[in-house]
Amino acid sequence: METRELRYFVAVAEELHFGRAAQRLGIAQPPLSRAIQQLERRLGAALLARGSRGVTLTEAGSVLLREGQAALDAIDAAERRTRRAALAPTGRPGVVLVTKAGATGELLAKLLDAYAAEPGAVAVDVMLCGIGEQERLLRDGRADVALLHRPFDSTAGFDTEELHAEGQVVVLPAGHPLTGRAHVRMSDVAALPGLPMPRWPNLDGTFPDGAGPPVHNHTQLLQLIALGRASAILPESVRAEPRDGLVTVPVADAPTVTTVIAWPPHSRSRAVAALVQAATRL
Amino acid sequence: METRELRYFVAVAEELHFGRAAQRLGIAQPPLSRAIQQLERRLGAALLARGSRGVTLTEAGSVLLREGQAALDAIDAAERRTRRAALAPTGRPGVVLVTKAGATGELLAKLLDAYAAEPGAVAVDVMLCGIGEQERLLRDGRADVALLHRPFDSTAGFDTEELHAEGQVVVLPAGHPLTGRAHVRMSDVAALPGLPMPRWPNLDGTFPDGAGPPVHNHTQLLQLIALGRASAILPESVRAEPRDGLVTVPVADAPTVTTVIAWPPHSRSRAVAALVQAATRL
DNA sequence: AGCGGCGATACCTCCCCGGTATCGGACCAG
DNA sequence: CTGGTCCGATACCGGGGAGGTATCGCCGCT
Repeated sequence: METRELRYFVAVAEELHFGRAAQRLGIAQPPLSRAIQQLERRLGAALLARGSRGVTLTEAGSVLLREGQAALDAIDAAERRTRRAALAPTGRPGVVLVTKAGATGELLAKLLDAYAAEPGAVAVDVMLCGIGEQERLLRDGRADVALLHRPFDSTAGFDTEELHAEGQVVVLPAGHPLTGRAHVRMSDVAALPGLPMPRWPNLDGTFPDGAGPPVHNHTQLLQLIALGRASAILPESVRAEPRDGLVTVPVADAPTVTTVIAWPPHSRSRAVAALVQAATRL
Repeated sequence: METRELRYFVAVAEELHFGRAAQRLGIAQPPLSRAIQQLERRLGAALLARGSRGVTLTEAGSVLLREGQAALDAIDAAERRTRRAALAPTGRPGVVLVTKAGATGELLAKLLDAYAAEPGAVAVDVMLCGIGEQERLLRDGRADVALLHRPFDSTAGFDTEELHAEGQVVVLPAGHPLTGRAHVRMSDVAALPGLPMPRWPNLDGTFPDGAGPPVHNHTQLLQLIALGRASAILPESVRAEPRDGLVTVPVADAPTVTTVIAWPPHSRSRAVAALVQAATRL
């Protein structure tokens, strides 16, 4: 199976429409139709059911969509990492580390310092990205190693090492009645009147339904809370950056947030290994 | 990057010889040389250093070899799993479960029974394979789920669920001086005079250096021990099949062997999920 | 110098990929 | 029922690229 065929199939399977898929791929529709037919013939499997009401996936088609996306990510990763390895002038390519913007400030700084102090350390590019993007970046080779936060991020398919565990706190506007309590429970803060939990965007940029205000990043969120328009449950490390107008109260029974360092399991990069080792020694 | 180019490169990188690689690929040497050059041009990276003393990998080449092998496995997996999904007459494809021959008899039987009793259970093909092959079968799609034994098998890159933990015993010929001891330590059995540990074949069929007799499977090993030619440290479940001429003694400080069920992290197969659930309920 | 091993180059052929034009069936409006 | 529209399939053509054979160029060895 050729990469080209796989890309074509995935495009059609995602669009469920030959014309739009062809447009997205930058080719005409007839060669796309032919390529898919040929793929189906070679696999001996019907992948798409062409009905009068458009195209649907068969059982085999769903399997190929899922597995094919993973395979295409692996190929992209191979290409990207090779390119990066090649353009390193020293012969020792740098490492791309990705983490959520604003989430891991202090830990990240300590990690970078500790690693930089090691003999043979190479350049570390730090990439900050939105929520849920890290896994994709690690999978398709745009990053080599990531700081993830369980249970929010899925670590499926990566090797990981735990770095730090912390409880969660509820962040409230100053003066809220719950202020001053030593701790609260999830049930106390699940639905505070007038202070809904914010909604974060999905990966495709849309927002889930709900009452809370849509937010894109930490700063927006904290500002909304200070204005008395929202509340949020966040890892207790938010206390490291105190802010006027905000109060935090520990939530006793909120799930523990674990910061882990994650990397692709087949990675044999010396730099990634050294970075992980430095991280575990923190 | 096309699958064909990647396969060509991996062949050359493994053989470190254009002529042999071409032979293995079933093509002539010149088109292979050209394909590799073209790949290097497109990636903008020197992958191979052509010296007068043959071919060696550059830094970028090693990266592409490793990442490329993973990507090719992912593509093979996509193809195999799609084929299997298609040829299922019911529209509900069967599952291929792989485990080491002879290692997990009773647990496997219970698992298959428990799963078969569930509503909506599909056919489970059981594949038995040699040591260390399971990971590859799971990775390239010839199997969908595996029973692995930590710490012998690596579970890197798979989702896992622990099923069973057990200690290890040393297996000795009947009448050996250590027989009758309630337990022994690793240092007691590390090098028993006249009873060397056996050597298992590597993945390529060669044997590591050492004193012990080469063995290919459990039966051979137990027979050699009964003959007084070897000893071995094995999970305590070997006691489930008692055998004349053999005695087992627990090894107090041997690493615990954990049986886990493992599957590819992106699997969304209902059947695999149900199988895992049945396994955790055992 | 001669030879052998090995990768690169030159040149040819044919297949396959992509393009345009067109067809054929399903659904819809009237 | 008929014309129109939407959409995937088919027909046909041209060019690029994949693979083959023959040969070269370089290096190391005897």
